[in-house]
Amino acid sequence: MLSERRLEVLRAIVQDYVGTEEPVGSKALTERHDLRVSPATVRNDMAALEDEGYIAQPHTSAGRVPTDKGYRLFVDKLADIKPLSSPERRAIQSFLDSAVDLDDVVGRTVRLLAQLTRQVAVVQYPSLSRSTVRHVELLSLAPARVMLVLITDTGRVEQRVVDCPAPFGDNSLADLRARLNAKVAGERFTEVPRLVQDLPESFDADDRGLVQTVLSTLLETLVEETEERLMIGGTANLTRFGHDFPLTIRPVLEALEEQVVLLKLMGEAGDPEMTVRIGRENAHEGLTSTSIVTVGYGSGDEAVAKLGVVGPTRMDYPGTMGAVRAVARYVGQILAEK
Amino acid sequence: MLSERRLEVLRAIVQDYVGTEEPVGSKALTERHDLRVSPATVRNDMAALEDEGYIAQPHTSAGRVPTDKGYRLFVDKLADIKPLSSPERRAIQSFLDSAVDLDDVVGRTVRLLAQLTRQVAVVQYPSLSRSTVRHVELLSLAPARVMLVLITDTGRVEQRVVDCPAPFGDNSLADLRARLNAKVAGERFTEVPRLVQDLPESFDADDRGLVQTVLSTLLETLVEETEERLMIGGTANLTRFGHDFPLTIRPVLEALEEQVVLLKLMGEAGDPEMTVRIGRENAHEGLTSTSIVTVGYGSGDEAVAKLGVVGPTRMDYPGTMGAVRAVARYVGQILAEK
DNA sequence: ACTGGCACTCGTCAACCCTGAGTGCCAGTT
DNA sequence: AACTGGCACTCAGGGTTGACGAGTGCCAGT
Repeated sequence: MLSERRLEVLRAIVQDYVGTEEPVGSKALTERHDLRVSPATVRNDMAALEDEGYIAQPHTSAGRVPTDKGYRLFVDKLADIKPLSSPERRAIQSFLDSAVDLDDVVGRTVRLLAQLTRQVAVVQYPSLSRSTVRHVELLSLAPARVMLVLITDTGRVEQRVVDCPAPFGDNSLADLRARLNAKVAGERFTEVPRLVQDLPESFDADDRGLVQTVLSTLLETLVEETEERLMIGGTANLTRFGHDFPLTIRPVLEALEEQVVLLKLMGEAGDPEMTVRIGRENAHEGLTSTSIVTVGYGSGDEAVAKLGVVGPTRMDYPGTMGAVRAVARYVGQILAEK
Repeated sequence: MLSERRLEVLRAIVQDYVGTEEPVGSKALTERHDLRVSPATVRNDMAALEDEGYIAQPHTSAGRVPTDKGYRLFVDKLADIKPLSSPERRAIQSFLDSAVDLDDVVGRTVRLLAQLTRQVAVVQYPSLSRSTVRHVELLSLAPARVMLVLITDTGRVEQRVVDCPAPFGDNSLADLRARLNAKVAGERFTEVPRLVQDLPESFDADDRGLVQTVLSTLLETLVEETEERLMIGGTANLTRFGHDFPLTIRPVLEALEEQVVLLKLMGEAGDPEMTVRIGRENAHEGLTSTSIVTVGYGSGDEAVAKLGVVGPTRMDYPGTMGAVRAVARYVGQILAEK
């Protein structure tokens, strides 16, 4: 087990390295932190920390740099989440308050997060998988053409054009609309297939075609929309990554464009409270030198989606975590109000 | 006026420089192109081209590099748009054909363009300013709450929640919906304000509040939606920009996130056919070393929006222009089918 | 258990030189 | 008049060298 002081040394190394971006040596450490021991002692501690795999030397005769394992320990045991200052909190609130619709909320959130953390921000659209149907609208566009509009309780709207096998009357459509809504309004997505199962049978044979087609499109839409989308911002902050970046930045940009990858990573982050994935903990090629901080957010008590930031493993974890948590809370509030 | 051969020399310089990314000298030119004159002659021509401002030397004793003015001449007079190969065309078509909705079309287009040109692709969502209202739907969410859904002929759907000053009956709402649609369905956005002007007067005093609120929200939505959105992809290609890029890439990423800027630039490109803006012709700080190729696309004959790519001034203009034009055509087709 | 001292390792930086590509100019040729 | 070959000159880039200094591990001493 590591002694109290060695942990202190590790914390100091992480803090210094995050600040300066340069390997930190024993002498500099004792000067900048009140460790009450000499550089030589620190060197011994560092050797021990290196043996345990918490820090490493880029090359002989250079200072030490934290490893993924070192950051992990730092995040788990040594760091406190740093709350935002109250001016910052006020700014967040007023910025988010002036959003007009869901897209705007997400857009503002992403910009806000990017600005606060000076990193790449990722915000998942409120998930539909746990959400409920507010209303299904059917509009007749042409004799055999219907537009299906699905409205969810999170304020999202999706539409599909449905081509029917045969023309239908306006009455049939109104009838279907009424009965369909009676069944599914207020219900969860996952319940819908079961609820509409026997709906076709209750219609005249003439209208079965219409009903079938509309229903299958509805179910399709529900499935598709359960695959969430996300919004990304602050990619310009990638340029602060390091000096070597041609090689670093490219795979990250690629990974960010592969929304599937990001969604998977965000989905994997189990804990709805707050998760930090460091370096190689991210099971993706291009992101092995980045850390991802995510947290769930939701309109009520229940988390409906996640948001977070992607940055270099060498990031200010306490500050980033504080910003992410604060933003998630305010977004939750905003969504609950709408 | 420049002689025929000097233009030929300029063309050769542009082609070589685009290929090698290195300043091109007189000797290399005569070796790689069939100019039928000696390097010394080419040197004289180069000196003349330099005097006219078409090429420049990065430093003494280096080869020549085209200037913005040089590229301009190249694009205007010396280059032909290079058509895509037919396998490429087939690939485009089949990739776009499998899109399910408008978002998907735009998303696929952006990925396609980025891949074809190996540059950053920008696609503007079909503009609403020239489009027409297909249908306005009003849904009662709560006694004094309405959801307004606007559906356009380009397949786009926008919604707003409207809080009314007083509760209203379902009949009033249905009545409003019917009368509103009778007025505006099929009409252009720009016509709507005029058309609904006298609508409130034709309602009972009880319902005026409802009507007023709904109408003002509708008009607001129309205005907001006329400000178009866009989608960006292929930012990872920025890393192929040059060797010096920390400084080059950052402002470009920033500019790309400022959608307002991009929309303005795309809007300025007057010619709906195809426009190329080279280097400093782009009136924006961060984009002075990029060129932007845009073209309008539309579902019918009429251009509804633009798409294009952003790349280094040193880009393969004929190829890029070919790809942009081809993609625009196919997207137009797809949109017309829907 | 900590500290001071010492020898050793390397990466960084600046100075330096050399090479080769490219130029401009000029006199000679067609 | 237009082109060419030759020549002297310039200069960026790459490789080498050597001093410097930050950092290390080890060990004997407190």
